[in-house]
Amino acid sequence: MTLKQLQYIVTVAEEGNITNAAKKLFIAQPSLTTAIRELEAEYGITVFMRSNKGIKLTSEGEEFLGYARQVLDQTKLIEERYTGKGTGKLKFFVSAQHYSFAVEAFVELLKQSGADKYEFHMRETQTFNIIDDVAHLRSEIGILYLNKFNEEVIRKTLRDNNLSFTPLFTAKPHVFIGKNSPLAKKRSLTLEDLKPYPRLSYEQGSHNSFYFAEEILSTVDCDKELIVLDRATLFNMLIGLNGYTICSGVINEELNGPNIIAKKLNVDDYMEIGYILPGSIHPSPLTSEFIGILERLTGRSKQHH
Amino acid sequence: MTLKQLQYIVTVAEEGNITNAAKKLFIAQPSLTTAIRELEAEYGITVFMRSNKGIKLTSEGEEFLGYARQVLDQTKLIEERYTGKGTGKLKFFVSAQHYSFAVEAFVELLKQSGADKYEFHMRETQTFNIIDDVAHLRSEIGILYLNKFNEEVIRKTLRDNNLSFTPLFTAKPHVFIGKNSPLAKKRSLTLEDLKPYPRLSYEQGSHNSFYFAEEILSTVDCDKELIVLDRATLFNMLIGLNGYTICSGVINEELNGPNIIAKKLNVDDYMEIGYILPGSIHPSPLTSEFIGILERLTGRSKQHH
DNA sequence: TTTTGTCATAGATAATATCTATGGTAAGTG
DNA sequence: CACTTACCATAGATATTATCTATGACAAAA
Repeated sequence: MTLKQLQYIVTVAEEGNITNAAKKLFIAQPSLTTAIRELEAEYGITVFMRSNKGIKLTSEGEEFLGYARQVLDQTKLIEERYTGKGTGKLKFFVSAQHYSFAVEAFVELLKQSGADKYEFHMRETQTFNIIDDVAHLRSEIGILYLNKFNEEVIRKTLRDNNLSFTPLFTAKPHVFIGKNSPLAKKRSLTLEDLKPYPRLSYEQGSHNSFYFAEEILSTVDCDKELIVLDRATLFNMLIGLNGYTICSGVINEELNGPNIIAKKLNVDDYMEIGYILPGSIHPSPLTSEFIGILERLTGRSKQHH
Repeated sequence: MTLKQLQYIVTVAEEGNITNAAKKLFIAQPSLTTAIRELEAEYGITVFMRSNKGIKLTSEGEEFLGYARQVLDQTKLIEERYTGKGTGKLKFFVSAQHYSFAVEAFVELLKQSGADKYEFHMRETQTFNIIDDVAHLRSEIGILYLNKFNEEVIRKTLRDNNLSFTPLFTAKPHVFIGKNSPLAKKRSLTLEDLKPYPRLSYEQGSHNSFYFAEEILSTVDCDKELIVLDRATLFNMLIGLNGYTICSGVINEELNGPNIIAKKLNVDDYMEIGYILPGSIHPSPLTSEFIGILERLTGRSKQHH
């Protein structure tokens, strides 16, 4: 098995035709034919049914393609990482839960980098994908929280995937509400206070939907549930529907606007927010810079409480 | 970049020495030297510091190795899948939450296969790893549940990873308790009934610890928490400590023994238990057989309720 | 029947991987 | 201080592999 063979097979499958695939790969058709035959012989499988009308993927071939694509996806990462440099395109990938401070840090990093050609990814996604992205090196860093409930589970998963966790700060749970919500008058809130209002959470399983909210707010406590994908939508609903959402309370006015406010929630819990890195890999300069910004921003945020 | 180069680099890093690595790889030392130099030249990186004393991994090299290992891990899957056949060793991998019916099906599949050389893996693990295993083809099938809370999140994750979900059956939540527990006298239980007793859950984030228990039993409801890794331990504690655990109620006497009993839990929730498969891959004969057994077993279990 | 479009095969050729032999260098050894 | 040993690097020869061109076989369309 060689990478070329895998690439050839995938291209042929995409084109559905050896002749065209050969053109696309800039090789002669017989070369492609033999390359594929050799791979098939090596594993004793038949990936394609050939006829003078063209080729057709077998079910065996379909399965093999699944494996082949997995390998090629990983090689693409190497190519992008080490030849992306060559094109002068600066690349950076973060996977994080929905924290405004993370977005802020991301934006600041981008400004600081001063690059004119770049490709930056801010992946606000669920815990599962954050860990998966960092474990498989699709992101160089991930941001998530631990609390007393998810800690054991998450730490074990991180160990299994050879990832390190570094705490940034500890936050007490806060409730985000609209400025004009009836709850805005109170100084701090209890779960009981929240009961009549709709609870907002991210479908993608951010902090509150994956662990946090489910811990603190049981089904018994919450009759009205709204699940969204987008932070802007979430904020709209906070305001328009007098909803609430439970977060770390790390709020930033410039980013969230003046219509959203945070209130302390009176429950016995905490969130330890930090970042995860692949254990075996030294952080890139850009990643180190990003960590620096995170530390600075969250150090500042801490003073808000 | 070729797979050979990646393999060479990894072997050299393991040996810490080009000469020995060459012996291990059954090639001459200069071949190895040039192979590595060419890869380094291709990406403009220095993986090893050379000296007449030996070699030393650079930090750049350490990073590269992370990527290289990811690729090779994937290729190993292909080798194992398609040359394992050659050794006549039958292989099968399941990732599942802690369900006795899944273990039962696994055991029956093994018996039915009648193979004298085999390698079967029953991975009872957390939701994260189940999805990850199947998505990256480390397992051919996964077993997990959906309920109204995790459904959106899980379905999105499955979509993202091109996995299909097929329901097996729907179960109402049950409580597992020891035969001699004070709760054993009641016909059915409420959350209130459970309050004084220790709640048991799996650390590895099976159904109850990842989604289920956290939904149904909030922190408010549970003062005593025991988290374990092993089903046998969990059952011991159910009996010894009058603990309880919330499950699908799919219990099997032969497997769990006569000391554990299931009671209906009076809450408005359900669990839809099913299996996940990679979208692009046709199930192997063994997988199809396993699905058949699952369907038969869970069809039978359903009649218990 | 002819043309066209498909994949397969054969033999030549170019590219490349690997080999053997040798060189350079530094550390250990009598 | 020579001498040996244990490294990795380089050069040139050789074996292997990849790819090419040319051609064949086959079936569907014109």
